[in-house]
Amino acid sequence: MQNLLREYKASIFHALAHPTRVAIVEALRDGEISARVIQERLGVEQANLSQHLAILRSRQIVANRKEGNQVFYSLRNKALVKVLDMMRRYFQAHLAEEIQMLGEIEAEGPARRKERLV
Amino acid sequence: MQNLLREYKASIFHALAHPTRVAIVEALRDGEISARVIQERLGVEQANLSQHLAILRSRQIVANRKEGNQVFYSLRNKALVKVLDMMRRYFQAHLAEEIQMLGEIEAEGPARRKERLV
DNA sequence: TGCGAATATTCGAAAAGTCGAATATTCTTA
DNA sequence: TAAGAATATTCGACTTTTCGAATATTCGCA
Repeated sequence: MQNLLREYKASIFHALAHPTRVAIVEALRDGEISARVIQERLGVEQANLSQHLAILRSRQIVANRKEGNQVFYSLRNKALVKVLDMMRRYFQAHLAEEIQMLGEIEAEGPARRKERLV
Repeated sequence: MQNLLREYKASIFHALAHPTRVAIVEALRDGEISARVIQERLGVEQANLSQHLAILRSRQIVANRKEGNQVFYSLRNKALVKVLDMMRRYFQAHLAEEIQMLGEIEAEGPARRKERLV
């Protein structure tokens, strides 16, 4: 049973383990938008976006609502947004570490640079 | 730069997108342990565990410390633990939903069962 | 020094993931 | 009903991941 849960967790992680799918989730953070808008915002092929959306759907990460000709997508659980926000901090910590290791710290200091970057 | 950040996030998710690696990170939750102990606890092949550890190492998720004959692994960044905690809440919410959908709720009620599982 | 334990790496085969092109489906509107 | 827009699915090529077997490395100790 522990294994089943781990497989479930891994499958969710797997669903998010692609830059395009991360971008989709981020695009949905402020509410539902249509597939068309997502596509324009991300600048990917229509078929490709649809494939990624299918993966997110199959993992129950997004919900979709048909309205006329278009399909609106939304996040099923907002906790994911917090996870992504948290990961940004995680990323920043790592960046800071790596910048330090590279000895690339100059007058400006690392804190402000980080803020500009991320 | 936005893309870089997304790729980074995806790469972290990717590193966790395997049941064995989820199990490894969970095993390290309470402090460092040796590769041998991880292997025994998970019951996987030695080579396979080493490969998964290499992936976690390459993503900077774990640190390793050599002591004599053995290698002790630990989580590198506590922020990741918070990320995982948040994900756990996500899993609980979803699991509850799915269990409900499966109609598997019996006398005990879902809340207590969830706690035991997750 | 040489053996055995703990861990890592390499290799090749099988499985899974990703992409764009082509095609299908579903809806709106003329 | 036909055309066109929005979205989904299928297909085949390509790349990546995963595994166990075999082998290498590193260390402690007799």
